[in-house]
Amino acid sequence: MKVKEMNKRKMGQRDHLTQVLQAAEKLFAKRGFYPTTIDDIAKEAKLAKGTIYLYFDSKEDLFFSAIERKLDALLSKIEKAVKEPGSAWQRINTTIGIHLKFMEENKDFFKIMQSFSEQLREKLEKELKERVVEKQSRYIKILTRLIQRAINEGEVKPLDARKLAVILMGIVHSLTVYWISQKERGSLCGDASLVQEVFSHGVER
Amino acid sequence: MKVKEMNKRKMGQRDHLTQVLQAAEKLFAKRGFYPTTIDDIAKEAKLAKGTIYLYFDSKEDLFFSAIERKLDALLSKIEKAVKEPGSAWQRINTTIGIHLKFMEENKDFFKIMQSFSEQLREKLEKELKERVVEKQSRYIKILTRLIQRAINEGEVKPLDARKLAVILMGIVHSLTVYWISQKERGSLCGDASLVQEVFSHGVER
DNA sequence: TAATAATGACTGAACAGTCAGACAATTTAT
DNA sequence: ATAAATTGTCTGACTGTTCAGTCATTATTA
Repeated sequence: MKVKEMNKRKMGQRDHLTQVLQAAEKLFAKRGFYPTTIDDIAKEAKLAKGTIYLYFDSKEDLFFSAIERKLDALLSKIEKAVKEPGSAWQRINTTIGIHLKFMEENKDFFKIMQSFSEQLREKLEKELKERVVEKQSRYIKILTRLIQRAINEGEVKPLDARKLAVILMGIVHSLTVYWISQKERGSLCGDASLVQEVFSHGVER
Repeated sequence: MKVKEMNKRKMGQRDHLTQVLQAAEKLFAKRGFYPTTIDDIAKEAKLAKGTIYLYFDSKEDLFFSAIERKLDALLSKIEKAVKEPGSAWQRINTTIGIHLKFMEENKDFFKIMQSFSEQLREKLEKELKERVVEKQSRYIKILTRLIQRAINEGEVKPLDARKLAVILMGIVHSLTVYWISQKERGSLCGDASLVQEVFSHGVER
């Protein structure tokens, strides 16, 4: 729908929706799912609690929607980059770079994702969880496919492509955690070359 | 104190303490901190709720105590192994092996540790958190020192030792998560050689 | 003025933590 | 050896609070 066609009402609604999602992202990132209350989010979004329930069915729904919004953004960046020409190996490196940059720009999102794995266990509604899990695994699949291709092209040793994808994600993830624990000192993107060096050639002399 | 010297009372107390800690470990691992209730834990431990409060000040105290108990066990294994003779590089590999074996044998503990990072944010009592954080960082420090020595001995490229330790932990961690997500199919210990291969020589042909 | 959007006081359920009393082990007195 | 007193342990009903979700009322705008 074009913006011009929208009347004030619909504009207002869209604003409120983003206000809520942004407030949710911020607070869920800071405190995690359970200690964050809907009242907190309403206050942060400068809306009444009831209004939030016009847009979301439940606290869970809001939580997963906030995650989904950002995960979509990351995925579309990655999927676009993967379509660009280049060797499988080059594209793997591009993906790492995009990932680190995204995390640097969206550390709140990253913190939520961490707390998401906590929520994965039980108790929360299945359908909502699966929406997010599906998207997470799409990411790992893209990476696995790239690595498999790199193996086929002889650029990478013939190891288990999926496990290599998991390892690569693990490296990127742990450096992000470290960067956040250091209060975001220095540049996370700057570590892209370290990741590439270690992942491709290892640490041994 | 020798067992013979203990009267029935003290024996009973010791049993109850372990019952509670084991029940806590199991349930916190399954559901995470917030959705697990003290009533659940009491039921699992076959004790009344009040009894738990004889041994622990609060739910948080119990949570952190359960973590600490296992973290101590892991740390002492690692610290003992590091004292053995051998090159820095050999000892790094030993550490990885011990770590993976421990995780395979204590997946509940691992799940709690994951949820611990979630609890790290805020709201929980500082003093309790710090007990655990201190022990976690002792582990990273051991690894960093080993890697630094390997660098000095010319076995490893002169990169940032701490970041390499973080990367190594990240690899081990991510493979553990993957193994658990695969419902513990296959052997996690078996991946030790993969970790060594990738970390020391990289994936490139 | 009719329709839609927003509000926030209210409700009911869940749950951490308490405490007065029950019970069992141990010690002391007879 | 036995009973009585003391000590230490356990119990679970109860309390106060927190909070997700509701809904009757009010505000906005087409």
